This record gives sequence, structure tokens and C-alpha cells, in this order.
Amino acid sequence: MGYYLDLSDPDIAHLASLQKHEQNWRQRDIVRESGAPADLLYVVKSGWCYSYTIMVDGRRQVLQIHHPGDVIGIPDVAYERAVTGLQAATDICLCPFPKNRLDEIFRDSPRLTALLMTLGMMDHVVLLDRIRTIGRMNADERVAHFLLEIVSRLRITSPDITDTFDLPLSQELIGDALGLTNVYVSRTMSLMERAGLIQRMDRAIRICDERALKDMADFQDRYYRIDTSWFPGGAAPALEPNA
Amino acid sequence: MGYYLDLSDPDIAHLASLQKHEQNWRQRDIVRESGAPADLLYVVKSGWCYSYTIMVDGRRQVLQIHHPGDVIGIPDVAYERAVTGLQAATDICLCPFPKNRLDEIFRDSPRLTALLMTLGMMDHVVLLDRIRTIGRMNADERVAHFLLEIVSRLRITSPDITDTFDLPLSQELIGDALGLTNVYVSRTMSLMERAGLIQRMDRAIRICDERALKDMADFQDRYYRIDTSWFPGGAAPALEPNA
DNA sequence: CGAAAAGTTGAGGATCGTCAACATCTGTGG
DNA sequence: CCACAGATGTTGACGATCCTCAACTTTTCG
Repeated sequence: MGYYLDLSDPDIAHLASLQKHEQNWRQRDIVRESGAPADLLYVVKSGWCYSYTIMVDGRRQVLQIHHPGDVIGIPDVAYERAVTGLQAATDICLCPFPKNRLDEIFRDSPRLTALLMTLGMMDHVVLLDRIRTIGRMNADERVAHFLLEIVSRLRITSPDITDTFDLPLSQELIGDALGLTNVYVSRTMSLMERAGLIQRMDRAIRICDERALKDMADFQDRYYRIDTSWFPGGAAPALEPNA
Repeated sequence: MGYYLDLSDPDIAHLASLQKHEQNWRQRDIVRESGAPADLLYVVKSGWCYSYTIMVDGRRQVLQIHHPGDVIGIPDVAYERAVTGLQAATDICLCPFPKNRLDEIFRDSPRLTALLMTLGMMDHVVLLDRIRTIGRMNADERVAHFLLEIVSRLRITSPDITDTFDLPLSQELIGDALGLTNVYVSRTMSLMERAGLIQRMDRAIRICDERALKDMADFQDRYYRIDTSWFPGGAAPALEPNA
């Protein structure tokens, strides 16, 4: 695993020790129910999963899509019980580690602490974008923004992606993430395809006109550059993500 | 200022030193534009303000309401430029401090660091609730949730609040926070008042049937209890907020 | 007192949801 | 290798929620 920052050897060892245990789930398996004890965090090793909440009458809101390399559960750390459910969108492999091991990091490595906090803050900003998207944009703008966000995220770990990528998410899931129904997501994506903005082959998506999509969704890439200038121990030499 | 945690004397001194400078703004003043250099954080001393974004065509989304005692700008720390604008909802007094002073905290006090991070995570969870609210609830449920969240937040610093509080926010602002228009907020609140759920006198709101509101909005209080068991230096003796 | 801001109400319309039928894909077991 | 069930995607008709525009009233503040 690489990150946004050059780390010392002990820090790298620390990170590695958190990823010793692996566990697998099949597509649609529930990893953790909302309300379960929040004593674990997870690092995504492979596959996609998502956080969600369900209302009493069955309405579901998908809150976050988690990709390989993500740390899941930073916000839950503040509470005794998990705020969200966690479910596998594809077959996945996660590395769970207990949250009380965080205090080692907090004591031993201010620099790693700052990095963890930064990851949490990046998630936070992505949520702000999502609120704006759901609160003030119509269906096609929402879908455009959603797709762009996914590509941006994928490009961190796969810089070779140009315009085509695999999207292993059902339209119902996308709808639940964007405050729409599966039906309307289908209509919207069909229209976008007919308009020449995207192209679909099976589960793969091709972004045909990224400029147009960015304009309509007022999109900004939150993953590309981060600010490490305030980090204890000094700024990272490179501001861009390492492999 | 009190918090969720007993702190050591040096930590308290540290917090106090961050609040040396005060600055005042009038109602509707813009404290910081979106895109401005993100080199400052703010502690709210008095008054209410809010974070927001604006789209090119003028649509606005209010992202967060900030109350006295809040720390503003934790997520912006990850970026070189501010992600959101910041505007005064009432006359306010803020204590700005430079974000590069955070590294002192990170180096010297793991415990204070954990507390700061926890505050950020609480904000995060409130945003998750907001996404669910906007994405999957209709207008009256949204308004109900919004009011309950405000009361819960106010009760941290004013435990004597029972069912009545001052709400110095225009209906346009509330609408921009909930993904509605000012017109529809007016209609919705009038209906809620006629239904006996709330009562309005000038800018004051009285929650008449808190149980009913909580049920309809599926509300959970995110401010009441936090988990400090993982903190370096051990858990806080009391889990509930101190004065 | 006057101007700007904020709230209310009505009429009409757009966007998106609901329901339902059907088509297609996927994975598992015989 | 095929059959079948479940999951997923598509399309149409209709309806509900919420928006837009506009006029008006009330409140706030210099």
C-alpha cells in the first residue's frame, strides 16, 4: 500500500502490522450491521463495498463507496456502536484491526496520525460534495458527478485509467447513493448514453466527454492534491500520490 | 470552554492559547470565501454561522451550521484552499488560529489530538445523517430532523433547554441546508405548526411533541455520548459532556 | 419613517417516484 | 451443458412532491 506521503520505516511497519489479518466476503454479504459494536476498522484489500443506513420503512441511503486502499470506519471511532452498515458490492477482502490500536499510532507517530486524520478529512470533503449534489442537482448532474468521482478515486491507485473503467454497482445501489430510484437511474443513464456523454458495455463505463460532464456537474477532484505543509515533521516532498 | 474530556493543565493552556485573538463580524458578513487560502481554523465564541457552497448558476447548498463552541475548518486542513465559504448567520465573534499550529498539538499531546479528531468525526457523522435526510426523506421529515439536530446541539452547551429555543436562521437558509426552497419550508413549517408539532413565536421555536418528531425523522442524537475508551492516556471518566 | 429582508399564499408546472410488465443477465445445481 | 431462479435493467403510464413565479404582508434595522 502506498499513500500520499513518504513515511519512516517504523511507520510503514506500523501500517503493515495493522493489515496482518485478512478476511473474505462474498458479494451482497453484510460485513457489519449498523448498531453493532464499533471496535474494528477495516482496510480494503480488494473489491468494492459500501456503507449505508436503512430507515424503518425500508428506504435505504448509501453513504459511501469504499475502494481498495480505503480505510473504513474512521468516523465510527467516535462512537461505541457503528453508525452505518457495511456491505460487499463485489466479492471482497478486508483487513480488520481493532480501533484501540489507534492509540499506539497517536502516541508513537504524530506524522502517521496526521495522515490518518487527513484521510478522514478527505472523506469528509467528499461527503460535502455529495450533500451539494443530492441537495441541489437534478438527476443527470448527480449521475455525472458520481461517475466522475469514481474515476478520480480509481485513478489514485490505477493512474493508467483514461476513460474506461469497470463499475460493479447495480443501478439500485447508485440510486440509493444519489437519492434517486433505480428506475430513474436507468432512464438517466440511457439518456446520457444517447447524448454521447458516456458509453456502456456490460458493467464497463466509458467517459466519452469528460469536459462536458465536469461542466454540468461542477466537479472538482478531491483526491488529486492534498496539503501536507502543516504535518509534524514537515511537508511531504511530493504533493501527488505515490504508487 | 468545556469539552467531552478531562484535560491536563498544559492541554488546557494549549487550547486557551489558540483562542487569544478574537474577531467580530456582522450578520450576513462573509468570513471566508470558498477558494480562499485555507490557512486558518476558527473557534466560535458567540453567534451562529454556516458553511456553504454556491454553484455557477447561483444555487446554494448550506453544508453545516456552526454554534458557539464549534471548531470550524477541520476538513479544510487537508487542502490548500478552502472547500466551503463561511458566512455569519447572526453577529458573531470568532477566534481564528493558523492551522500550522496544529503540529504542536500533534507532537505534544496525543490526547488533545484524539479529541480534535473526535470532534471532526462527530461532524462527519452529522453529515452522514444529513445525506440520509436529504436523500431519502420528504420535506416535513427533513425539517423535523433539522430542528431536532439543532436542539440536541444546543443542549450540549445549554443543558437547561427543554423545548423552546431561539432559531436565528431564515427559512431560505433552512431550505438551502435541506435541499428545499424557502417557499416550501414556509409551507411545511406552517403545516407542522397547525398539526401541533411545533409552535413559533417570532424567531423562537417550541418543540411541542418531541417524541412524534423523533419518530417521523428517525432521529438519533449524535452529540450525547461519545466513545473515549481508545484515547491515548485512557478513557474519560465521564462519558457525558462537561460544562 | 423608509428600505431591505423575510415570510405567506396561490396557481401552474417540472421532475422524479410508483407500479407494473417485460427483457436480460448471472450464478448454481442437476 | 442446460435449466431455472434470482437479481438486474428497461420501458410505459400515471401521480405526488416539490419548484417557479408572482403578489402581497410582515418584520427588521439603520
